[in-house]
Amino acid sequence: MDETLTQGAQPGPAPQKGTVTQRAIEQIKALIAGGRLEPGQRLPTERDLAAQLGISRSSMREAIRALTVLGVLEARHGSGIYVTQLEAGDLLETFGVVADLSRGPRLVELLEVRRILESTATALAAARITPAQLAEVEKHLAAMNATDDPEEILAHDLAFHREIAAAAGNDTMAAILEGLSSRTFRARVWRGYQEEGAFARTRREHAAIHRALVAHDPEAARAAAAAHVGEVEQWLRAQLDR
Amino acid sequence: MDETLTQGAQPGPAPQKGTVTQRAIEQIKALIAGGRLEPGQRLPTERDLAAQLGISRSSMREAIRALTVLGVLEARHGSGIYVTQLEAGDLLETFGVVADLSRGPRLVELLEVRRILESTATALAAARITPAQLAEVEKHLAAMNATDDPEEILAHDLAFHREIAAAAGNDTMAAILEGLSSRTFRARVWRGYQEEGAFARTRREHAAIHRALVAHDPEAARAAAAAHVGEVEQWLRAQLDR
DNA sequence: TCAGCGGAGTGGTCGGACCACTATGGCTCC
DNA sequence: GGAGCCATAGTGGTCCGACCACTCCGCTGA
Repeated sequence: MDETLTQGAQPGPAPQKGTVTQRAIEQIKALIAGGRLEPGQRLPTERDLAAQLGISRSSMREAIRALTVLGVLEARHGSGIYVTQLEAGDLLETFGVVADLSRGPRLVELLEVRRILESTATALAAARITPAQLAEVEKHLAAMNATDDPEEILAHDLAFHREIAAAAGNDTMAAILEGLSSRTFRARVWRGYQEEGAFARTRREHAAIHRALVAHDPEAARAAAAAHVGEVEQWLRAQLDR
Repeated sequence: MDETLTQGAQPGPAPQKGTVTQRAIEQIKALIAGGRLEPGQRLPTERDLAAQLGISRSSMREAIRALTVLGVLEARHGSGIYVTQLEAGDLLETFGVVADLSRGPRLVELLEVRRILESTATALAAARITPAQLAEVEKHLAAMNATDDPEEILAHDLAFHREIAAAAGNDTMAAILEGLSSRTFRARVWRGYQEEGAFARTRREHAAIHRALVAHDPEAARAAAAAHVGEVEQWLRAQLDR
């Protein structure tokens, strides 16, 4: 593997725009976008990459670390650096950070986005869900209703909606919803919401969503999901007004 | 500013989970999520932070760089490191990376997500848009129809939809749509689409969206926007089938 | 034949040095 | 006395070299 990834680049002085690390990030991204680096492929070593781009290993490591947290690259200790599969889950994992660091009015906005996507995903799921997928949904629905432990309820609640999103058949949408429902995000909002005795209402809403799925009724599913998220949204709005 | 941010942390041996850099990232994120670091606030120097967490400056720099590309921190050369305002635009800038690195079927999924959000945003805009905002939209619409330069058309096309998204009143949604419409993403898809003489159709669709905005008719706006994005979506689907 | 064991190669961490830039304060000059 | 310049301390940016921890693979010996 002597092939240099940067062959053909202008040999003149570097463009001098931004930091060298930022430049390295852009160059690696360009290599992937341009198809010279395929998903799953192994990159040259940090030392070689740094030499090829004419920067120090330290700067190259910062670039690699940045692309790692973005879900573009994956570093395996002792083995090498690899391009991820670039699937929705890999790249949208950082979406959870947004949810975790948002507060106040932005939480309402996030819930509004979730309401829109979740209702559509649930409608799609109603049309496409298979018996096996439906059984999985029902498993979490039953488990949710069989316990009083808030932690367990939250876990099955998450899984309930995750299965539905998966049944919608759009991995990208499912990955975004996963981020919008990240554990810490929901734990923060759910805690206060459920403390006000919303368990019964939540169960009713989940049951309504389930009925719509069984009936393969997209419009009913859309309405039920929108109402479900909307309830939390309105509660949070009221909290912020105080 | 002698106050240490890490006071109160367990003094025992480090948790030993993951790399030290990853740990540093989580700790800084926790400081922000916990409210000990406010938006806009300045952090201690890299050297001090590294000393407080007991790691080297190199590792701390990687952590800071990672949080910088995520839009959580901002480093100003010669001045210091600051927490961003943590607004939707800051945190969702990375969404463009997803769009730029996605190919094949995932592009269709992204367009589907955009169709859902864009149609809702346009509907909201129809209900809420102000005369001033409407004038801005019309400016880009006129500019788009007054030129034949594809680059200029694309720029005003982006601005057209950006203004509408802004008028919807949900910054988070607007930021996501901005990522889904990032310049390189649209340039890749638009190029082929417009080459097939879709200019006339695009103009008709934009006109329909504009009419709905003027009439403050959310449902018409939703339908027009969904059809607009849907056209591209269907074209891309057909391309992939070949 | 294969289990065990090395060594080479790789990412992970560290410490130090120096450069580039910013901000602050005092100083000069008007 | 005030405005503008400028030296300087402090900060992030970059580079280097060393060593550690881990993985992988080929060699060795039973």
